[in-house]
Amino acid sequence: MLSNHRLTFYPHDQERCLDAAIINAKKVCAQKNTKLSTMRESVLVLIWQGHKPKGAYDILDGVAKTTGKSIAPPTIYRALDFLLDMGLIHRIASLNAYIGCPFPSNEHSNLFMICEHCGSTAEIADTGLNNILSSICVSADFTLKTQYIELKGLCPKCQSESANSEQ
Amino acid sequence: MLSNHRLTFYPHDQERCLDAAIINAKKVCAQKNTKLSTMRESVLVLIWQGHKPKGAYDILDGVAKTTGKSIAPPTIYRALDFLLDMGLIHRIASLNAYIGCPFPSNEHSNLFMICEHCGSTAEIADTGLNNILSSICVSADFTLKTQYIELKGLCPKCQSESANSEQ
DNA sequence: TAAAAAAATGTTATATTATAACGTAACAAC
DNA sequence: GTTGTTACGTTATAATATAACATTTTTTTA
Repeated sequence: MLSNHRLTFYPHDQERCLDAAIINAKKVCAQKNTKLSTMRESVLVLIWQGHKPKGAYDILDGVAKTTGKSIAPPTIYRALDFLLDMGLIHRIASLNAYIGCPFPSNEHSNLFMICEHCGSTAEIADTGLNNILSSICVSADFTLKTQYIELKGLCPKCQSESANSEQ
Repeated sequence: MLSNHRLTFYPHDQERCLDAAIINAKKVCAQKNTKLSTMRESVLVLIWQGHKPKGAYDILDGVAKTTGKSIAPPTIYRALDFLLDMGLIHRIASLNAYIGCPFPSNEHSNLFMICEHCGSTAEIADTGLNNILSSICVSADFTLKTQYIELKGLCPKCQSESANSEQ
C-alpha cells in the first residue's frame, strides 16, 4: 500500500516535499519529452505549498502575487491541464480543487482521504482495493478506464481536537 | 452486492423505474415526516427519466418546459438539496450532475459506474468494498464520514459498439 | 376560523469554476 | 532567417452554484 498519509497528517518539513516534487516533475517531463516551463513550475510550486487541495482561482491569485504579473484564468487552467496530463497533480472533483501527486509515474488508484475540518488530503494506492473494484466491474461487464475515490472525514489531528472540544 | 446495473445498462421499461422511484420517495418522505411537494416531485421525475445523471440546468429547463413556468436556479437547487437530504438522489461530483438513488433508505457505498460514451450510470453497494475502505481508513487513523466513488469506463453496450467500429 | 408561525417557493443579483476563440511571443528545426 | 510548433496573453463568456430578501402556501394553535 503506497500512501503519503503520514507526511500529510503529521508535522514535517514541507520544504522537502516541495523540492522533491519539483525534482520529480522535471524527471517526469524529461522522460515524456515535455517541458516544465516557468509558469507550469510556478503552478506546481503553489499546489505543493501544504498538503491541501487548492482551487484554480487560489492558484491564480498565488501565482499573480509571487510573479507580480496579472494572470488570466486560461493561463492557469492550461498549466493545470498539462500537470494533470503528466500525472503530476490530481483533480479532486468533490472540491473543484487540485493537489500534487506524491507518487507520479506509478500506476495507482486515485484514492484520497480528505479531512473535512482542516482540508489536509492524503493519497493512497492500494492493490487490494483495485482488485475488488476490478472484480466489481468485471461482474457488471463494465470496462473500467479511470476512477475517482474521495473519502471525507477527519484526520488524526482534527479527530483529537474535536474529541477535546466535546468534553 | 446491491446493484442496478442490469436495469441501467440493458433495455427495460423506464416508466416502471420512474413510478417505483416516486412511490418510494413518498414512502421515504412519510417516514421522515417531510413532504414531496409538487416542485420536488417534478425535479425527481425529471431526474428519473433515463438512467443518466442530469445537470441542474438541464433539470431546470425540463421542469420549466413541463410546467410552463419560468423557474430560477435557486428553486431547482433547493429541490435538489431536499432530495439529497432524503437520500433520494446522489450528486456525481465528477460530472456536476444528479442521479436517482435506486435503493434509498439502505446504507450503501455510493459507488457509481459511469459510461463515458453514453452516460448511463449504475450504482453499486458492496460490503466487501466498504470493508476494505474501512480498513484503509483505520490504518491511517482517518475517521471516515462519507465517500464518493466514481468509476468511468464503458458499459456493455458501448463496449460492443466500439469493438465493432474498430474493425 | 383568524392570527401566528413555519415551510416552501419566487426573485434578483452575484459568486465561483471553467472554457472558447483568437492573438502574440518564444524557441527549435530546417 | 523563415517556418512550424509550443506556450502564453487577452477578451469574452459559458456553466454551475449560492446569498439575500420577498412572497406565498401550509400548518399550528389560540
